[in-house]
Amino acid sequence: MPELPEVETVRRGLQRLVVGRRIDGVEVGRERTVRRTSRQALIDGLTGTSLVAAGRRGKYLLCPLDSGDGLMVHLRMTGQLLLVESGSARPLHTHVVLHLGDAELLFVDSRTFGEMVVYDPDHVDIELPEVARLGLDPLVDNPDPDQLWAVLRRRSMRIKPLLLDQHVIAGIGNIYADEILHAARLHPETPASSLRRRDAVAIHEAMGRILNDSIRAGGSTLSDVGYVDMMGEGGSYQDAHLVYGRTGERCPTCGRGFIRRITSGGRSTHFCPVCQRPRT
DNA sequence: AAACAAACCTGTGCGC
DNA sequence: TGCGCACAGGTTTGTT
Repeated sequence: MPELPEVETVRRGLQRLVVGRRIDGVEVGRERTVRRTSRQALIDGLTGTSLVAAGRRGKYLLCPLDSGDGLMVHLRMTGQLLLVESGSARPLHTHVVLHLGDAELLFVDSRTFGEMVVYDPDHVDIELPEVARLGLDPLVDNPDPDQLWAVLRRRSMRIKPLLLDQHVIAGIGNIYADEILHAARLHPETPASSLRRRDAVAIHEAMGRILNDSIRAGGSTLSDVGYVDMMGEGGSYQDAHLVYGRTGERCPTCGRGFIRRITSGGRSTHFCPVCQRPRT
């Protein structure tokens, strides 16, 4: 569910509402949420500390603690961080509770793919190997069009699965990959090795604009489960989606094609067959 | 290297 | 109303 704009919205919530507040108690319900280490490791690592800052790389929240350790949170498909008043009713699937004086930070996650871990920042490459190998973050690293072109063109994969590869670009998920490729007028199965410089420029422009617009809108909240920010509020960027979830609708860009849905790299993929015509 | 399937879980929406 | 099935925003692992 949450991709870069949604994770960034949560990061801003942590920065504004949780950084600097002492964690005076930790409860871990579901052990699976802390499977990388253990229930006791999370409790011992967080109790008595506070977040010094709230960082993000790709879809990973990385928060330095005043103990010198760091807290990593990944929401995966259905994870949510919610700030509530102490003593509030716990939503179904609340797996971790951080007590912050008169408030509580809840980690709620129905599918339990998400995780939390306290790590040693000096050993990220061992404790969080996938974070150490993350690719360029469109906002944190702010790559220029030529850097982007360089990392994309040296692969022969199709562009859609490549955009989803977190080791290449970090933070793009299934919704924004489709929206970015539509804005750049590229068919999702275009081989990356065939990209021209002007394609990279188009992807670069679309990526920056779409991700920033979405952050401004508080992210995308789809009708079903629904991503929400720390205060439980949904975003509104789904209203600006041009292709994702619009199968069969007339293309709002060219007005001639009808949005098609295919499977690419095992993921549902939406595009306009007219303005994203495959190249030969 | 790249494509594909399956796995991890739970919930929802749809056709019948 | 109920049942079964397809499908879901992420990522890893194993197999061709």
